[in-house]
This record gives sequence, structure tokens and C-alpha cells, in this order.
Amino acid sequence: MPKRVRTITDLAKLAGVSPGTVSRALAGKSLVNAKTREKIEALAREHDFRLNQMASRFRRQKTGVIGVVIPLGHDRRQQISDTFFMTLLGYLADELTERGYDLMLRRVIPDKDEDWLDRFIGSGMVEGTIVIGQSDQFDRIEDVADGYRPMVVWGNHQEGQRHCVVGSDNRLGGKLAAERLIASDCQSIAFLGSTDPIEFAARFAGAKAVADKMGVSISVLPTHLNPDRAADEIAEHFASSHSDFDGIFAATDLLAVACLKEMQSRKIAVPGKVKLIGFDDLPIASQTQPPLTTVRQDIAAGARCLVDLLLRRMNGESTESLVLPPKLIARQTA
Amino acid sequence: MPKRVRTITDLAKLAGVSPGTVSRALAGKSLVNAKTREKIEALAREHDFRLNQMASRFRRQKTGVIGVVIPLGHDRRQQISDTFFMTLLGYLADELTERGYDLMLRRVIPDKDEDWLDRFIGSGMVEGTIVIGQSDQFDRIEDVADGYRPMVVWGNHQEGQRHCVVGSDNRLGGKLAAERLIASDCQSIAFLGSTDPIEFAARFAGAKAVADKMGVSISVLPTHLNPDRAADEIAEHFASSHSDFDGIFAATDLLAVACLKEMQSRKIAVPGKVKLIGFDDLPIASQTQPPLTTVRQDIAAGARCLVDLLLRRMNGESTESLVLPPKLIARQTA
DNA sequence: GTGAAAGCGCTAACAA
DNA sequence: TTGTTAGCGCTTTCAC
Repeated sequence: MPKRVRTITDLAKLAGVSPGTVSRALAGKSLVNAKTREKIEALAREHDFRLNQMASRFRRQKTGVIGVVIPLGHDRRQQISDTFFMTLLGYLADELTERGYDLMLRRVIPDKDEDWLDRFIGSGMVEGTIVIGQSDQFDRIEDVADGYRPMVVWGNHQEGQRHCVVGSDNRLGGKLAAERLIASDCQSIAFLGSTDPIEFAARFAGAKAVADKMGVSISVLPTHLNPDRAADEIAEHFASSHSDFDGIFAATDLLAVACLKEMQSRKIAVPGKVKLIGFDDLPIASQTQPPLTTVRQDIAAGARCLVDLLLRRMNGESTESLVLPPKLIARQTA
Repeated sequence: MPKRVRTITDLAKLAGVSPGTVSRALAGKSLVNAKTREKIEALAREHDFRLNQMASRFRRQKTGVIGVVIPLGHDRRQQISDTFFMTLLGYLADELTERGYDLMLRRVIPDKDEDWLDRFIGSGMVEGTIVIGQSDQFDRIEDVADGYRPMVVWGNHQEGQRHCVVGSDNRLGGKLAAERLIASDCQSIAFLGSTDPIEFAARFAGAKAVADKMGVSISVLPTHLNPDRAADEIAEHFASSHSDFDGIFAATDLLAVACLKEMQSRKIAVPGKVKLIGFDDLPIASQTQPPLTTVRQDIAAGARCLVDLLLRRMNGESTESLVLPPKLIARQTA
């Protein structure tokens, strides 16, 4: 029985040529006789031959792999934005595949592993790195940014930061939300959620800027980001507070949905008595009753930009950070 | 200025030992003098030395990488179960990381790429493969199963199939749903969604078995799986049909949510006039008003099983498929 | 246009 | 316990 054709050398013997020629033929290099190439390709097909990628990549010093890390800081474990991040991840996978790269995924818990980013980068397995979400690791990311070019981060942009980031203009998003609430006659706005994550802080800041300018009061109703924990906290807010707000800007859609539910069970009319705006425009947003007014981030575009910038940086170019404008999606809660 | 310590040989020179010894020391092999080891480790730390993983893995013929493929069949592009699959993916990432493996992700569109599975497996980059969802690719997966042991699939189990699968007992899930509806006095049940994907067909079959036995009528209200497209289809069903059902079993939570919304806008009382049950127990399920009764799949457990079985198969063991029992989560829509 | 040969950086016999 | 050596399978000069 015929031994399996496993290496390029096996194939070379069959074809009666040298391994080098097989390599060239299979790599689609120009300087190979058409006849020779055809013969080799036919043989390869026939014997179901596949290049050993480990060897090839090792030899070329190219892994062909882009690493994607999701740091799970503060209470982000199985957290609210997961849906958003995971959707982004899906688009990244599509985009990278299209460009011929593989995607290596790692979720890390920074508290447990100080060294998470260096370890990933230094693993030698990835040619470039995309970090999804700064979590509470802004400083650590800044630390490596100077010494490691092929990295792009999804997250919030800070004046003067060193790492290349693409993300939504969270501040603008906050502005849009506040403007909408105020245009709907809200006099007193509550920001629902945490302002710990830098992105959310920016959303709040944007809203506050508008509120302050318009002489509308704004305050934070703090919650955890996990919707289940948040549900109780929201209930408490409604129970204890003087309910002195007529507009709510939720840090994310999931929080907004939880809040909507609480208000409905308390028979608070939405948008009649209280207006509500979310953030993200997840699929659920259009499925609530009434459908949720929210601020949309274009996730697919975000993924495309991340990959674009990364590939350019891997090419030695230097790149500016990119801030994508979010869009108000007016539905019925505000 | 000191040249960077890049290779094990550089480090060996500094330490005044041979590369072999450095390799052993860094690999934590037992037969190395404690002093020597310490010295080498100190030097490695000092010079921030990191093993070239490509070389190491290539040499050992172990990539340390598990491939995860998500085939996007029928109208599954940006589809309904995405949320479910992506959550599963997150857990898989955690589980694999814990066991020291990296995760390589690929989404494929089988229609465009007949050869998707062989290509992935044959890439030589992965030691094992997890396929998330059979999509409409059951046969193709069966084809490779015999020739390729280290593969486990999330999906539905068929009598006598050859590939190792772990998944929920969709049939049982369907039964639970139907039993619940019937116990709530439903006389006529509608199954909302597609029965094309094999998992959903099983959900329907389970429900039908119970309905038939109890003399309750059951029919399919076909929709696409994408909630946005489904929304219109659901509206049409309500507009055109004789609304001769008093219980709805939706193939997924997302469909259930869309349906709930439609019923509310038509002032159909839920659960008063029509009962409703979903499937998956996604985070949204508890956030609707009223909260959704549904059938829960334990995603984390699923991920753990997938990884367990895969590692055992990579070890040469042969393994049975695993069917996990779903659980009825009784909330307020049925 | 093709062959021969020299490694990529590491690990694992085998010797010492 | 350590050093020496022979590759892993491929790509890429450099000759011819």
C-alpha cells in the first residue's frame, strides 16, 4: 500500500523534481514551468497533500495569526457588554479570515494575571494583537504600546494617549442621548450604570456637558453592569429615590431593558412619564415594547477599521486613532 | 550596547551552559541542577527572554491550539443563535485557556467553501477541532468523522451518527415546553420558527410527540431565524391566520421576544389569552415584561463537556456523545 | 527553470 | 547532571 504523501519531499519524489521546486509551485511563484506546476498540483490533489503550516510559518517567521484578547476587568465577568464584544468578535473573525489571517482568541482576567498582555504578545504566536475593550487596564496597555507597534485596541480615546485605538465617540453618544431627552422636555436626567469603565465615563461626561449647558440637572444612578444584579439595584433606586427624574440615559441597552421592565412593573409610563435611552442598539433594542430609543455603534465598521489599522501597523506604517460617530436611533421610549 | 537575547543559544552563552540545558531548565524538567536552573531563570527574567513558541511547537509537533469553527449555513448569517453560539464560545475560551490551549476561531460559510472542514483540519495548525453547530452540514461532518478523531461537535444527536457530539436534548426540551403549555390548558399549539436546522426539528418533534399523545393540535408557523425578518413574518401570521392557537412554542428566545412584542401591540393578553415559551434562556428572557418562560440550556456545562471529550479523544480514547438535559424555567408567559 | 544546500529555533536522543 | 548532535518540514538563497 502506498505510503501517505506527507511532506513536500515525498511529493517531490513522486513528481521527479526537487523539494524546492514543489515548494515554489505550491506557493504560486512565477518562476516555475507551467507543465511542472500542473503536474505537481495534480499530484498534490490526488494524494490530498497539504503543506505543513507549522513548518512553513516557522520557516518564514510568520505565524499568520492575529491575537484577539478580551480583558475581563471589574465586574465584567459574564457581563453586560459581552453581547457587544462577542458581536464585534464575530465580525473580526470574518474580516481577518478574508485577509488570510487566523484569529487566536484569549479571554483574560487581569486581576489574576498581571502580565496578561506581555505574555500574549511575547508568546511568539501572534503577528499582531487586537485588544477588545480597555476594561480597567488602560495604563497597562499604555505601558506596552511604545514597545510594541502591531497592536490596536477597541475602546475609548483619551487626549494624548499612546496606544492606537478605534472606538465610538462615547462622548458624542452621550451628547446625542442628552440632547434627545432634553428635546423631549426632560428637566432632570439620570445616568444609569457605572462610570468606572472609561467608555461609560465618557458617555456620562458627554451627557453632562449638554445637560449643564442647558440648565438641566443630571445625576448618576449607580448599578453593576451585569443585568441580573443591576435589576435589583434599579428596583432599589426606584423604591428609595425621590424619583425626581423624568429622563434616563442607560449606559447600555441591557441596562435600559432592565430599567424599562422595572418601570413597567411600577406602572410608570414610558415615555409618558419618564423617557428612556439606551446605548449600543443590540438586537433586543428593537424588540422591547415600546421599542427602545438608543445610540447605535456600527460594529461591523468598527471591526473593519480595527483590522485595517492593524495591518497597516504591521506594515510599519504609523496610524492615528479612529473615532467613529455613533448615531441616535429614535424609537419610542424617548 | 548588549545584543538582545533572542534565542535559547544566546541565553546559553550568557549562562555558560549548553542550549540543551537551557531548554531543559526552562521546560521545568527534573534533571537539572537546582543552581543551574536558578541561574538560567534569573538570566531569562533579566533579559526578558521568551521562548520562540513557533520553533518549540514545530519541533515538538504540537501546536497547542484547538480550532473552533462556526459554520454559517442557511440563513444563519448574523442570525438568531449567534448570541447563543457566541456565549458558548466565550466559555470555551475560558475552559481551553485553563487547560493550557489556545483557541483559534474561524467562521465559515459552507456554501462558498465546500472544503471548509478539511481545510481547517488539514491546516496543520490545530491539534483538535470543535465545531459549534451542525448548521446544514451534518453530512459533511459525518464524512470526516471517521478519518479524524480529535473532533467534537456541538449540536444535535442522531441515532447511529458517527461524529461525537455534545448538545442539549432538544427533543426533551420540546417535550418540556409542550407539557407546560398543555398543563396550562392549551388546546392548540403553534411552533414558531424554522424546522430546517436539525436542532429545531428535534425541538418540534419533541413537542409534537407530547401534543399528539395528549390529543392537542400542533402546527408550524414558519419564520426565518433572523429576528428582524421574523418580526414581519410573525405579524403576517397574526394578521392572516385564524389565530386558532392558544399556546406558542418558539424555537428560540429571540423569536419568542419578537412574538411577545407583536402580541402586545395587538393587545393579545400573555399569558391570559395565549401562552408563550421560548428556548435558550438568554439574558433577555428574564428581562421581558412579563418575563419569559423558557427552556434553559446550560451553556457553561456544555463548554466544559466539549473540552473534556475533545481532550480525551486527543488522548486516543474513544468517547460517546453526550446529551445534556435542558430545564424548564417557569416564569410568567406560560 | 531547477537542484543543492543551508538553515529557522528549538527539543530529545544519546553520550559522556 | 550536562553537552553534543541530529533533525522537525519547509523556504530561499545561490549556483547551474
